[in-house]
Order: sequence, then structure tokens, then C-alpha cells
Amino acid sequence: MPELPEVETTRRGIAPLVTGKTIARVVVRVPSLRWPVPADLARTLVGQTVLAVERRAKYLLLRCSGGHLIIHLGMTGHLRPVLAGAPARKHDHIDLEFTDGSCLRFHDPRRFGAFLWTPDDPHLHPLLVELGPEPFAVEMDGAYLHRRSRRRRAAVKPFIMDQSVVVGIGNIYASEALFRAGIHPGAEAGRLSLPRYERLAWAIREVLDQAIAAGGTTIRDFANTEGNPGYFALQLQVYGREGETCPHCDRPIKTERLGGRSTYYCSHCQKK
DNA sequence: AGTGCGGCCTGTCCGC
DNA sequence: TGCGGACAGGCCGCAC
Repeated sequence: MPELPEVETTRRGIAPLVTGKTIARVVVRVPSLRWPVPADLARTLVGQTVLAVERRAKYLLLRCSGGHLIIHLGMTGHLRPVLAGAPARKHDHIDLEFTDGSCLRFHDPRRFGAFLWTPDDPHLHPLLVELGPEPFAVEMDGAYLHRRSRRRRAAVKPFIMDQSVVVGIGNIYASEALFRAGIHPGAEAGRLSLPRYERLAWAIREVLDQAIAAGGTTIRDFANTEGNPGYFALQLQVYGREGETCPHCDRPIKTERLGGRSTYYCSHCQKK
């Protein structure tokens, strides 16, 4: 499901619901997620207070009194508030119940998500330690992308989706950022000039910023904490629009598979 | 070191 | 109406 804007939308939604609350009970109905949910997760969490809800890349970090709960939404995961004890539906895998009677419920049909615990600095966790800079970090600029791309022979689209290069960009926003930057997704990453990477860095920030402002993108099932869809789908210019007209030149938008992923672009407006 | 692919899962849709 | 296959917003682990 989620790329950075959807995770950030989730973070903003759950933060006011859980910050300052103390965990009373944890129900793990299905522990077989991307990695097994730790068998002692409930024992670890009960009695802990949630101090803050943070985000690193596409990971949510619940900063607790004794460590961090690391949550990844995978492809189809979401977190929603329910009343404690509300009947669980299919794929409602984990509940975090708080002492005030509120409950945060994790739902994830494909089970590519993750619930992990670390008592240490979460940024040093093996899953997080190799991550690249946040797209809004000052050092993530055109010069940075240009430098990191040298001698890379892969296409620029998988290059910007590489979370060790820059985090948060998934399949939707990669196509969108490249369209806004006028760069063909199949262009060889190592051959693009510095000015083109400067334009790309700007486009990445712009599209992610606008998507966050719109509450993320709902293609099939993403919903925010209130159960509402994200409205950035209305602002997608190429993703999912095969055969529709390019908003700039009116020629039909094309699609092809790149690195195993559907890719959308305008062959007239985007150059290699 | 960088690259490409299989695999993890369920649900949905499309063509036959 | 049923069925097989492809595909879906992520990403690890493995061969090369």
C-alpha cells in the first residue's frame, strides 16, 4: 500500500490517538507477518507509555518508555482506532489496547507488514541502518543524487526507488516525480546530468509534499486513520493512466514494465 | 558493488 | 459461472 505520504498520513493520524497513553493489553491474533511478531511482544509492551509517534522512511516508530515499536505497513497494512473488544474481522492481526479503553488495530491482508521491538536506537536496527536520507533532508539535493548515481547503469526509476539512495519513493511517486522532472524512467541513472538531477530532486520533494497535503493516494484500499481515502489519486498525472492524454502535450501516456514494476510515462515530455 | 529476479501473501480482475 | 494467470502501493535474500 503505502509510500512515504501514506505512512506520514498514518503517523499524523495515530499520533494524537496514542501519544501519552499506556498500553494495557496486546492481542496478537496472527503473528506470521513479514517477520514473525516477537513471541514476547505483549509482555514487553504492557505497561509502557507511548511517548511519540515518529517516522523513518516507510517505517513508523512508536517511541515507548522502554524502547521502540517498529511498524511497517507493507503493501496492504493499515492502523485504525477501534473500541477495545470490538469484534475482529478477517486480517485484523494485532490490537494495541490502552488503559483508557481505546485500541489501535493493525489490519493487513497480504501480511507483508511488520511489528518489531527494539530496546536500542531504532535507527541502528538492521532494517533501518542502511537507509538513505529522507527526501526532505537538506543533503538530499540534486548534487547528492548525481553523485550517488555515477557508474550506475540501471534505469533512473529503480535508482530513485532504492531505499539506500533516498527513502520513501515507491512505484507510484517514482513515475510521478520523473514525469514532473521531464526524465524518461528508463534513462540510465549514471548518464543523467547534474541539472537534471537538480530538477528531479525538486520534483521528488514537490510530489511527496503535495501528496502528504492531500492525505496520500488511494488506488484500491489505502485509508487514513478516520477511514477516509487519500485524495492525491486525483492529482496523479501519469500513474495508472495508460492511454489517457498527457496533461502537457495531449499525447497518450505509455506504460511498460521496468524492474518488474509497472511504469507510466509520456514518451514526448520525458527524455532519456 | 550493483543488478535482476524469486518469493513472501491475499484479493481482484480479466480472458477464456 | 468457473478457473488460471497476471497483477497490486514493499522489500529481503540470493545468485551472478
